Amino acid sequence: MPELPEVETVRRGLLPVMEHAVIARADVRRPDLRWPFPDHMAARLTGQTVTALRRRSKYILADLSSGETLIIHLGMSGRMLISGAQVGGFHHDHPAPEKHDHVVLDMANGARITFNDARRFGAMDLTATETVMSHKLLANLGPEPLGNAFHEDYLIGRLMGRNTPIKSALLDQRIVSGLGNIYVCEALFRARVSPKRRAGALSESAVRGLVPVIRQVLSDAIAAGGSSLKDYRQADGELGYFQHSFDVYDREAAPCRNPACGGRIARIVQSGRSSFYCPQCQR
DNA sequence: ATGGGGGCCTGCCGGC
DNA sequence: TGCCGGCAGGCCCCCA
Repeated sequence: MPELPEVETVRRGLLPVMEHAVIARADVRRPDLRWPFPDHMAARLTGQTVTALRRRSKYILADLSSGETLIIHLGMSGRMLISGAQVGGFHHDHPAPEKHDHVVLDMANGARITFNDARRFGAMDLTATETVMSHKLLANLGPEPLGNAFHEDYLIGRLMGRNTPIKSALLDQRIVSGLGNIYVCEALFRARVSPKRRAGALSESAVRGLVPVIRQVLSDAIAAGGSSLKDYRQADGELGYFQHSFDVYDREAAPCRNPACGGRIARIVQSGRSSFYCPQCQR
């Protein structure tokens, strides 16, 4: 499910068919995802030019010529599919709508963008571009982990005095926005920090070590997504789902990838979520 | 303020 | 083959 790197990869995949393109027709096939769609969403999208396609945390933001921004969240199972565009030298026709195809955007350039979301934890809303960052869904997000505002002293300050496990703290989108369960597990493994450690009890140097590791984990995943993008688009037009290889995530009982270790990956549950880690390496 | 838990949905997988 | 419980990478909301 999409965390920051997957959302960024979806955004990059949408750019060639969506940015600076005109929405000729919007088909809203059900009244809601996680929440009701905004009033008259189809009409407010129809005829608009997408002037920019941005990302904030796990949200994709499509700025429209009307002065509104379409906020898109993929939730757990949201996917974007592109059809009907010149993709990788092949022309794809529009497939028949499938189950859970909830919103279909037909672009004037011939591309069709389909939002499919089985679990419907995703969301869409429309709001004024000028105040989009104050939108309820975006207002309380912490800094982008790949941006300048996320740095060692910032994280030290935010973790200070916190009794919650570091795993939970890094999942807290108000502290840093864009990480999900997978990349928190991966970052803690690379930093050799146990997910059970209390956030406020980490040494300053441990927190300092976390920052570049988080950046690297996300950068690596974005790079992997980018390299798989071309193949996926050629295959079936689906964006955002790639098989990354993880060091710890979903590797319970498998050998630790640290060659000097010899331990096995463990799974524990923290606030209802699985944490995967190496009890030997991560302290 | 902080930390923890419930709930939203559907699909899939493993066990019987 | 079918049924059932458990689980899933997110996030809001409520409670103590």
